[in-house]
Parts: sequence; structure tokens; C-alpha cells
Amino acid sequence: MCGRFLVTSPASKLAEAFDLTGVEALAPRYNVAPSQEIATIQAGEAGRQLGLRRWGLIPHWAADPSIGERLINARSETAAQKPAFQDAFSQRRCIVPADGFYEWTARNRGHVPHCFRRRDGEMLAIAGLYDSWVAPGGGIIESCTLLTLEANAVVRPVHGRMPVLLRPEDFDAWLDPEETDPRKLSRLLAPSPPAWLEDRIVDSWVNDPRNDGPRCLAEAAGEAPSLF
DNA sequence: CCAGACGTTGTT
DNA sequence: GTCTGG
DNA sequence: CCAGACGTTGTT
DNA sequence: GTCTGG
Repeated sequence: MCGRFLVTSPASKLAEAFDLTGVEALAPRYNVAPSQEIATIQAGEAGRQLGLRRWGLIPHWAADPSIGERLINARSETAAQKPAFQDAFSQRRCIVPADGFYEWTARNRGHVPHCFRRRDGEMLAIAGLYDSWVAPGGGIIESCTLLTLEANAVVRPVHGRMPVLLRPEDFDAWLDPEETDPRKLSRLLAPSPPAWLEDRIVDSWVNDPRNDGPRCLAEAAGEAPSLF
């Protein structure tokens, strides 16, 4: 699954990676947790637009927004059929830019965090869905969720699921509001080449979602990722 | 038909 | 053990 | 995802 | 809103 990630690249790199214009500076985030506001990229009136949405999708029909606490991920294999996600899958897709994501292993002596980033230093494009929820008083909450799939060879030793990472050549197809055929869209949600990612055990400081800073990426002393 | 859920993950 | 908050 | 709380009442 | 379970 994907329950924590980082977005640290400056606006200039974000703009370049996702072909955006007029990107305002965003504070680097080393420890983004569910329920927080995150940047998303979706189709807008004039090309791609950057938006801010709460992580944890609140379906438009929800009676209570607290349902979003549980909808931080959507299985890519079934999202097109699920009541909570089907409308968003066909009509409200987005990309969540990231510089890496965290997964945890084993429990004996606490959770051990691993950070997965691209070997070439490029940003990750996590496939996401979004929705808008109108509160009884008229207020609107924009929210989103991250799609997952089976882990590839790099992530599998740590965790069975990972976020869906889009290839740059598929960005347009994924964001295209005219495309609503789940079968075509599902083809874009493929496992990432293992060569893209590197695994690094990091400081358990990142475990506490209140902590945010470069220390989240500090290599854990004396530990190296398992080869299996 | 109506009522009630609507989700994922890991772990035991 | 399970829920809530970040 | 992990960390931390997990409750009620009345009074200020 | 839409699906599942009874």
C-alpha cells in the first residue's frame, strides 16, 4: 500500500517533470501522511492544473466525511467497480507528484521504515483519483486517494503492495477527461520496472507523522536493505 | 423489495 | 484490540 | 502509514 | 449514488 510519502522537489522541477506552468513554490515535505493536504495534477480548463486535496477520498455521495479516513488507497484491480471509486475512476483521475514513498517492515523492535525513490533522481507520478464533497453547510472538501497494485521485485521484500507509478508517456492518457473506458485506463496501471527504484532503510524518526524534515531520509545506521 | 455498506493493509 | 488524528 | 488514545461529569 | 446481503 502507500500510506506515507515525500514531495521535496522545488517548483521548477515539478513544472518540468509534469509540464506545468505558473507553479507556485511548495514547501518541501518529507513526511506526508493521510488526512493532510497534498498537491495533485489533473486536467483543467487550460491543460494540466495543480490542485490541493485532502488525502483520503470522500465520495460525493457520502453522508459523513469521516469515510475518507479509510479511503487513502484504492486497489487498481478493482477501483473501476467499487461504489466508492467507480465514478472517480471514469471521470476524476489525477497524478500525485512525489519524490519517494515509505513502506514499513517487521515489528520485533518497532516498525522499520524503508524509503523507495527513483535511481535517476526523477520524480514519481502516482496514479490517483479525486472527488468533491459538499458539506450540509455548503462548504466543499476536495479529496483524493492513491491507486495501488502488487509490489514489484524491489518493493516486495518489504511490502506486498505499492503505489501505481505512471510512465511520462501515459500522463496525458491517464488525465484525459474524454476517456472513460475502464479497460483502456486499466492498461496504464502496470507494474513499475524494478530498475526504476532503489530501497533504503531510513531513520525511524519518520514513523511519527508529526516529524517532517531531511532526517526522514537519513540512512539508518548499520542497516542495509535485504536482497530478498 | 429494503437496509446498510461503501476500503485497504497486515497479522494472527 | 480498535479507533482517531496527523 | 504510524502514534497515541481509549471517558464522563460538572465547573471554571 | 450504487452495490451487496438478507
